Amino acid sequence: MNDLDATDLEILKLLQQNASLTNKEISYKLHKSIATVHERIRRLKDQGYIKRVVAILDSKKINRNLIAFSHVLLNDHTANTLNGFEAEVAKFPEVMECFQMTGTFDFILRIATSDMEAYHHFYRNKLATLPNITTVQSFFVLSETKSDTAYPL
Amino acid sequence: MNDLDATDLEILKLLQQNASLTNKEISYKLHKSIATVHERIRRLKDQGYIKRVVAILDSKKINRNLIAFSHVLLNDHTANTLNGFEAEVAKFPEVMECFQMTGTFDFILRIATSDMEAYHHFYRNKLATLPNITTVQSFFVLSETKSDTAYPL
DNA sequence: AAAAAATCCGTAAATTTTATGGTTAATTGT
DNA sequence: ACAATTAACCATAAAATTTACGGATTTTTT
Repeated sequence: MNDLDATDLEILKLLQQNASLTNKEISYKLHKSIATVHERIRRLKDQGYIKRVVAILDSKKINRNLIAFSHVLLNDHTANTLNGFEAEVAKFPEVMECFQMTGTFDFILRIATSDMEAYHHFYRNKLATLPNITTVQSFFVLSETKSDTAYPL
Repeated sequence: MNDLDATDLEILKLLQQNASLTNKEISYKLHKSIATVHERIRRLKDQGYIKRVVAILDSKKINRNLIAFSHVLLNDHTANTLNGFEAEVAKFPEVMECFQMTGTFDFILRIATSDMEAYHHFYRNKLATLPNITTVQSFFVLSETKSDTAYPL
């Protein structure tokens, strides 16, 4: 699992923060040649360390101001119920993330909508129509103190 | 706020999923010229719609297997206490996200560590040493059903 | 309807990515 | 210890992409 050396880790740290860096810029920071950096990054992608490269948007500028975390409890925990819920909820574009959890509820959803009205519509007309839901408890983001996609390395 | 036309939205949708697409590839999908696509993307970055471009890593491959969501309640809600907590918690690399929330607790943290032992160490030696914390309740991710950084557009 | 602004595109220059071959350093087997 | 093999690194050149520029077309404004 860990055949990453210090150079690989530095590259991953940099690309987690800014994947628009050129190989030239990285090579300068790491005191390696462009060719070496290029080969390292190719390997990190091939071996699956880098899953993908994405653009992160400003949620306020695109009018997705309301972020909710919802805790979902299901009626039962048969494979059918769990799989059915996961499959259906993943189809909703408002649901950015879905995690099955330990503890007193079953799933955490991260839901992005434009405002409370849109959230309400999503909740009543989409989420609450799914079968086997016992309760949904939602918490809303007031402000974003830290928002990082980078894992500590 | 919304001076985005259909072409801009299509570009943002594509780049949210895969920012490694070349202008050429995008121009083909959108039936526009390379120059047009390039100019659009430059504007979307300049105007702040695209905050940044990042590499998303495979958390399992880099041994950050344990993701926790922690609900934090503080002793009081004076500006000093809130600002102090936010400033300190943001310094921990284990804390990938921190949101101030509505409802019965104050903050949600997303915490990434290698395993339960590392989480425990973070909790006892870092998080719990911060002043003004009343309670921390943590929930752990069993499995990741959907994990998307893309906002619906 | 004319003027102004915005959108779009082709082309060329600058830069970056990618491929190649060879050198040096590290690892392995005996 | 030492030859053989492998891995890491790098310079260079070719291919591809990004970026800058000028002009044409369309849309909007007055």
